[in-house]
Amino acid sequence: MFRPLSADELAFVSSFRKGELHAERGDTILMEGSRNPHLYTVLSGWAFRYKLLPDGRRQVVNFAMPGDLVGLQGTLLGEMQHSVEALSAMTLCVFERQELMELYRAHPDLGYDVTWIASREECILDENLLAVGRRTARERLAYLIGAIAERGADTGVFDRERLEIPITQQLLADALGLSLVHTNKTARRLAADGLLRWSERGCHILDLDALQAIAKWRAGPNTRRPFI
Amino acid sequence: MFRPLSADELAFVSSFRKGELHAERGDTILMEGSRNPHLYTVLSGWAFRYKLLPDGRRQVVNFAMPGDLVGLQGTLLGEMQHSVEALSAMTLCVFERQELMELYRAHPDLGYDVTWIASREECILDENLLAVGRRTARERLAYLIGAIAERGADTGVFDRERLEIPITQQLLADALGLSLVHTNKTARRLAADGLLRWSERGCHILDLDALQAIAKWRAGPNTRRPFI
DNA sequence: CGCTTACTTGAGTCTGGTCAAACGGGGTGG
DNA sequence: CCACCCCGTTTGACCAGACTCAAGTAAGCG
Repeated sequence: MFRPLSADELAFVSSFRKGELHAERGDTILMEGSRNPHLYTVLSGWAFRYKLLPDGRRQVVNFAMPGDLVGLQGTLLGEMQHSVEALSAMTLCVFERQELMELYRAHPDLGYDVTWIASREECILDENLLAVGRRTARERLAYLIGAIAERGADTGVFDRERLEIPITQQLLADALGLSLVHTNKTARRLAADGLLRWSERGCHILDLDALQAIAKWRAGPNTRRPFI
Repeated sequence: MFRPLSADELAFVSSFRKGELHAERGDTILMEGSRNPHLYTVLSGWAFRYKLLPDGRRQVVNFAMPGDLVGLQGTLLGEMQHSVEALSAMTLCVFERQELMELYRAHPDLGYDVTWIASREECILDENLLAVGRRTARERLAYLIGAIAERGADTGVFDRERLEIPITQQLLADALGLSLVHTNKTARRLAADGLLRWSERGCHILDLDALQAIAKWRAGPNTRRPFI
């Protein structure tokens, strides 16, 4: 699914990487307001990106899965404008901020790929904004669960055959701009309709197509994507 | 305010550009689902980016002002996932899609700048998502008007001394995930509090600081930005 | 002068929020 | 081994912010 790298590119990326970071569920990888000198690529596991209001209201802005870059904004714009927290055990590939420019110079194609990844993130954010701004609670939940499942299955975080998503309802609520209570009631209703089930480990999807139909959302074409 | 280009870069960008596009208020510059072979930089005027649900619900996702790229997603991902419409008379600089890769190869620094711009857009989207998901109607309106004013003043679209923003309440509503009626009532209340005034041409800001305080939002540091 | 576009306002409704309490499983320390 | 606690889920009652419907105003324009 990922674009294959040339030997040359591979060698450069290898020299570029500064090590691996392992994180556990709940670990904060990046903190809003900090100036972390690193940039990461997710290798395995997943995380969520969020912002806080001074009084504690939280908005989950997106999720990060294998192939996604974490901390690019901080690298380019200075200070982090959001935080990132692991949702599972995960491994990340660590790069140095300063060397990003080096990558652009040495391998323009890889630079292009970085932009590609940023652009895709932007596209997902647009979609999230549409959901939070204009969909009903039921549609939102169907959308988010459907979209997470799709991305997770593509990147190998979840098993496509047996879609089980370990996530709390609080997190779904914060990603959808809903209250926990209302999220629960809505989720319960989707379960009653036979579209999903809640187990101890999270949400088990029974009918992905029906969810996406409710959300009026289709996954984009699954084109080959770059990986750095 | 923009990063100065070297003579070399300037020459390349000049050869890269394919002409200028002039648009009038209301013109559609890009259409969701289309495959436009062009990429644009806004030179003057402003526009908005939006997405539609099949039943017509509309979400304005962001605004585009001088220095912003329009159509980058389409260039990298294929088909446009959103539409763009002019909010004023505007001029755009036209580039060919295919040549973007050429730019990366010939001038890595400019490639880096493209990523920088995409990253900033992402940052604004995060902020919008936070607003739509977690702020009250009053906070949202204060945020959006404050943020538009800030960006508009920075890029010379509006006069910083006499902040007058020609925008309809319907558009504000669609950007904030609110109904037109509720937006109007909220706007009216802000006006009653002496923070702004509605004239025939749009919204006239009287107290930008107070608006930003209500929104619990501060404009980021106004760093030098790239321009392509 | 009629048409259109945008803004206003009021009345009534409803989706989704808040508050409060209880449940259930897993871990842990006595 | 059990009591307790913590975390996440669940439910009910009540409230309110925001939506819909409807109608009216005001300005700009052909």
